[in-house]
Amino acid sequence: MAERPASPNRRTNDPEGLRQRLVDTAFAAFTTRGYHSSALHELKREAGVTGGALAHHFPTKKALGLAVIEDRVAEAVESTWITPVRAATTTAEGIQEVFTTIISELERKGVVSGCPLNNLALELSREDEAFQAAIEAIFLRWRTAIADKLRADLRVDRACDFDFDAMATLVVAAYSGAMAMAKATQSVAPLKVCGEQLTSIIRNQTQQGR
Amino acid sequence: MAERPASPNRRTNDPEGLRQRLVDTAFAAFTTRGYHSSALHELKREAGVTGGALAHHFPTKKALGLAVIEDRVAEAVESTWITPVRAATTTAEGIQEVFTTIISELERKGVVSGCPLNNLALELSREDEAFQAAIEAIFLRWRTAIADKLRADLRVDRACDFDFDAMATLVVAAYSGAMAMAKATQSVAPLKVCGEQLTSIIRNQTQQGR
DNA sequence: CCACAAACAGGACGGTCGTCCTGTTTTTAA
DNA sequence: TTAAAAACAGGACGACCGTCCTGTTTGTGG
Repeated sequence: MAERPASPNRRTNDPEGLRQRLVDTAFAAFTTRGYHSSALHELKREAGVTGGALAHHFPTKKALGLAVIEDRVAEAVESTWITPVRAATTTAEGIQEVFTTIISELERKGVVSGCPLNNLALELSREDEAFQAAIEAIFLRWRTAIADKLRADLRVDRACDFDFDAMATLVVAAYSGAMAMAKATQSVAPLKVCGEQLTSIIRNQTQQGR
Repeated sequence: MAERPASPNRRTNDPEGLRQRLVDTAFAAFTTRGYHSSALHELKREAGVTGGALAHHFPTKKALGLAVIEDRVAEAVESTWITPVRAATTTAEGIQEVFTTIISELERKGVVSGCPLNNLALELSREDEAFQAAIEAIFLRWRTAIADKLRADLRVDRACDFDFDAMATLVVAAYSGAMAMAKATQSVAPLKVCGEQLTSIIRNQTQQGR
């Protein structure tokens, strides 16, 4: 007989859900504590996952990190930056909205952990080619989306000698750097300042082109 | 009677020199490979220092990291940014000069390791309060120096509503972010673009204030 | 010349981390 | 129904790393 050995703890295989839970936990840990400072045994505990399950889905830590970048970090940039900017009526308004949203979010949380993409870019891009390629692709999509929006702003009227790609690069750089300073000083002040400066500059230059 | 045991390797005590050699090696390692990715046994080998000597000068790795930040990183910001900007005739020219210097230096080396301050800021500022305080102080000096130079630019003529501190923050943020992108893409293009954009913006705005 | 502290040598020790291995359970395919 | 693969449990193993400890040598003040 041996009717289900006392049926102590029934197990339900849920490969997709477990994988998602793992990547979610790893994303939170990697973007706040950092990749190297996050031990796998901590992730296992936080996600409620055993070593066997982890090894089954991600044979190595690098595989988990790559999944975090390609699945979560890319999505984070998409939802917090690209989508709002595309939806805004003008680039300047979109950027302003992104900054205010992020700032209020940070003030609510009380701590500044930094930009997920930037954090992992500085820690991992020089460590492995796969990491670098994944991160570079996200930066490219980010810049391209802003440049396209800037182009759309002015094409309504006429063409001018405004350098869309250069301005998009400056926006991404200023945001990343401002977030880095915000993390270093644990204050949203750099973000507020840079957000206002950027929108003011874009408004000036697009006005000028009319 | 035991005349100097074969005098195999004469030892010369040089506390200051050994300390400098250690901090130099650690600075190079921490700013290129990262703090956590640099093992002490590697630093010992690279600096030609034994464990006892290391422990004597720096009882813990954190103490070594703090010395690197306070001694070398602060000096690097001073020599590559603050001094050239102060010496330039105008802020825009100073910034342009800093960017071109750094870009040609990177092209000569062939690899982009990132801004030392920014690298350590993102990795360590949230890990220890001493790290954060030291890094924050450097950021403050950096921003203040640029803001002072901007003030000096315009005080030659008359006062205006130009926000010096905000522009200085934007400059530091844009540079840090551009260097982060340069590191992620292993290309100096973001630095070139942001350098040109920044100087162009500053020239426009200071011209406007006249 | 002589104590005494500073400067350094060299290695041991405990803890941690990533990986892998063996076994068990669940699901799928035939 | 049954064989096989996928999904998971749980822990062992080896490597690595930061710290500390005991000894030896060099400099210094009296």
